[in-house]
Amino acid sequence: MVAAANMVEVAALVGDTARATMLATLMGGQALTASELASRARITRSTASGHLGKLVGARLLSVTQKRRNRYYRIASPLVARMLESIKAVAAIEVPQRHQPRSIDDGRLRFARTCYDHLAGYLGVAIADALVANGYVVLTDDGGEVTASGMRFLSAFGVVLAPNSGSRRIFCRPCLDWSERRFHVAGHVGAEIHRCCLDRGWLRRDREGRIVRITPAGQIGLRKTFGIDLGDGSRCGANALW
Amino acid sequence: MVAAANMVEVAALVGDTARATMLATLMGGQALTASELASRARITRSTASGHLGKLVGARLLSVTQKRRNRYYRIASPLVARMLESIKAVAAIEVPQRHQPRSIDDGRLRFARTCYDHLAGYLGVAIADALVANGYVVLTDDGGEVTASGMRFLSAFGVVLAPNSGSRRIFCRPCLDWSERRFHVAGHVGAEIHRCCLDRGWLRRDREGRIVRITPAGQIGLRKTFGIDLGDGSRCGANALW
DNA sequence: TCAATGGTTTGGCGGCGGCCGAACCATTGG
DNA sequence: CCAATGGTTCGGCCGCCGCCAAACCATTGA
Repeated sequence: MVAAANMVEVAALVGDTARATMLATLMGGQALTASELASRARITRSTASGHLGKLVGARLLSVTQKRRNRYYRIASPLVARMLESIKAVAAIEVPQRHQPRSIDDGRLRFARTCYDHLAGYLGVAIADALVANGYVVLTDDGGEVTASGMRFLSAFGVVLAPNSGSRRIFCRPCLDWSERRFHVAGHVGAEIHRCCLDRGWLRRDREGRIVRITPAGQIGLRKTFGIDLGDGSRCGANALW
Repeated sequence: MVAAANMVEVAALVGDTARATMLATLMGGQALTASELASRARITRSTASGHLGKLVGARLLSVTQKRRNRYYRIASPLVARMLESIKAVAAIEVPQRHQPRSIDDGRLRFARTCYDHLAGYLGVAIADALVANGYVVLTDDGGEVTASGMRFLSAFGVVLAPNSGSRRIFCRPCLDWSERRFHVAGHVGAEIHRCCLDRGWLRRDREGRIVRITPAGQIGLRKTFGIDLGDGSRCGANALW
């Protein structure tokens, strides 16, 4: 009762299967309706309504009404980062233990969105390529874009430092729960994701976090980053499940 | 059931008042015995034992036996960062709502440890000073030590880049829950904390996260960082509670 | 105006899990 | 050897909270 006050509330909110499923789904970055979230969590709409009410009340989610529907989304990057970090811890805990591994799980491990940036095998591959070429430097505690990285990213279409002119740091490592290695988050991560979508390299699955790579994307990713995704043997996540 | 698996477990573990209190206490960075943690959480030893067993089982805590006692500590920096991020989210949620504000709460807001670095009014003040002097740059997504910052920190006694030679990024912003602004975490944050202790500028309260500033610290902090803590009016946190 | 759809509220059921006390085990010190 | 201390295990109690169905409200479209 001394220091931890409402921190308990927040964690307890996430510590329920139905609510966590909704939150994880919304980590795709898009807004979904209450009914959609209910079906994802496999609960009735009434139950979902209660959960969503709590999540909004605690400011973990925000709502926008549009015509008949209420669209829920992650309330802020801060919440997204909290969920990332919980997931990162959860992925260590007891390596082997009833891994579900559905069909979607394989796709999820291969390429997904993580709120506003790319994750999974693809996300890590891009990060690796950027590091290997000396465009960015990543460690446990932070990330940095090098001078040559600035040129490279600008050429790619990334809009650098949109808000504050002098601040040059916007590249953050994010521990990928499926690959157990870093991918690029922060402003740079979000921009790379955006550029890939703009170029038609990636396409989102209808709802959820899964991302598909288009034929143009196969070529573009190889030419730009030197990532060869066509070869199934290289992407263990895809081949295994 | 699709994406969120054991993430639920981890969050649920934190989402209990007794366990969260223990975790928050251990965020002081030191190891404590089961009995000590039980009394902090105001529960019996038997209850605490059950909780601690779960936390260790989930790898949130680790134990070391020393003579008669079992010492528990936060298992990894990853766990510490998770707790930080949960706390950061919790501090936003519903600004006004039964704030406890005990006597200790005031000291906690003034100066405390956050796993391995300094937080509270003091932590933010140090971060502000470093930024104002152009020694470090902090944004939402990352931090960087400038060239002049390297010289300054080295002179102060900070050991830079202890492990990997070429990696230069080890400075991370951490959102202070009490001040709602950034303080310095990561390797640099931990080193600054260490140096302050080594110089006798700070002294820890017996157990818990509270840090006291010694007379030498008052002087040193003013001379080195230009932080004037003697003036009560400047440190709202201290004066108020 | 009426039917259909999206969402919330209410009431009641059921189970998980936290809590304690008491007994038990292990280590230490006399 | 025994007493004291730190910690765990066990059994039982209690309450919180998640779940659903059904009723209700609101918006939209015909």
